[in-house]
Amino acid sequence: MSNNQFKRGELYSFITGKASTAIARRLQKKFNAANLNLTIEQWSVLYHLWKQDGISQQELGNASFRDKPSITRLVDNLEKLQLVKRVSSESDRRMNLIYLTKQAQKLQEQTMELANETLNEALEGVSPDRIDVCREVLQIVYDNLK
Amino acid sequence: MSNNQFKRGELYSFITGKASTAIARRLQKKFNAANLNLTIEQWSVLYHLWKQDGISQQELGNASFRDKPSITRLVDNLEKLQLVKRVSSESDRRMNLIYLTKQAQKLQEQTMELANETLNEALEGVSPDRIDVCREVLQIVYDNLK
DNA sequence: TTTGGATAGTTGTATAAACAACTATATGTC
DNA sequence: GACATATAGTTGTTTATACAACTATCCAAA
Repeated sequence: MSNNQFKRGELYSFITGKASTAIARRLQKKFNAANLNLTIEQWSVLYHLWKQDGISQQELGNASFRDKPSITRLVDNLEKLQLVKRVSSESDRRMNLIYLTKQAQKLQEQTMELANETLNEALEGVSPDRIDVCREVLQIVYDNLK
Repeated sequence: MSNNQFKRGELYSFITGKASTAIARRLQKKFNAANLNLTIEQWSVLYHLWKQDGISQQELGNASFRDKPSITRLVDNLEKLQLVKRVSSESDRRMNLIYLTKQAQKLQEQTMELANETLNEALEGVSPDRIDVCREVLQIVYDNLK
């Protein structure tokens, strides 16, 4: 593949992730407007816990593509907000299992609705098959680099 | 557009920008391996100055999709690294015009090469027409939300 | 059973982004 | 010219990420 394949503007957009940044900002604004007092990063941790509650910080890090210190601090802040609880694992005392509080369980429906709303706004005017191509390309990019 | 259009995994990937994050991390590692002592964010500012030198912080912010405080601090750090210089505009004393140093001019070729290399690795196995579709979709997303 | 390596998590430090509040300068209107 | 308003940039605070160094626990091999 030749280096001449990319024009400058494309290169910059790909690397800085203009589109995904714009999506995240729009969703954050919706959270703020709804007085949710929740960052997108915190939401992305809850997102994985909604799929599977009581997983370790390590597993949360793998799922959300973050290193251990990032998870430590995100869980710190989520605990302060009383959205999760650290529970030391009985089978392996090195591990903390992270559990959602009732308050966090209540957030799922509302925030997922806002996330879907944001994606609908983002992808307005794009045909489903073009969305599919884009999604597949981004998945390949991720697989190529991880 | 229905809310059922997005399965959960897709939704999360779109919003968190897994692919562009992976690209940025890979490029950062290349910078580190080359002992460049430069962050991707700093590079993205230089990127715009290589296109047009001597623009204001405000213009840099518009170009790189950042707010004024972010640019203030990025320019602070780039000045410390002796890669740019703030020059107060004579026609409007509110403005700082940002100029590349000779040292920063020298970085252009090497870093753009590494950026192209990164994109080639990222997009390996993706046909040019699928890359085009993806790029167009991301542009539409950005335009829809900005 | 001891020891050495692997794994889970925390802490320190630097860089960066978002938001609000602030200073300084410019500009248009009376 | 004086004043209101807009614009350019800075500073403070909180949250998040990257990387290195650290502690605690587990486990396997001698």
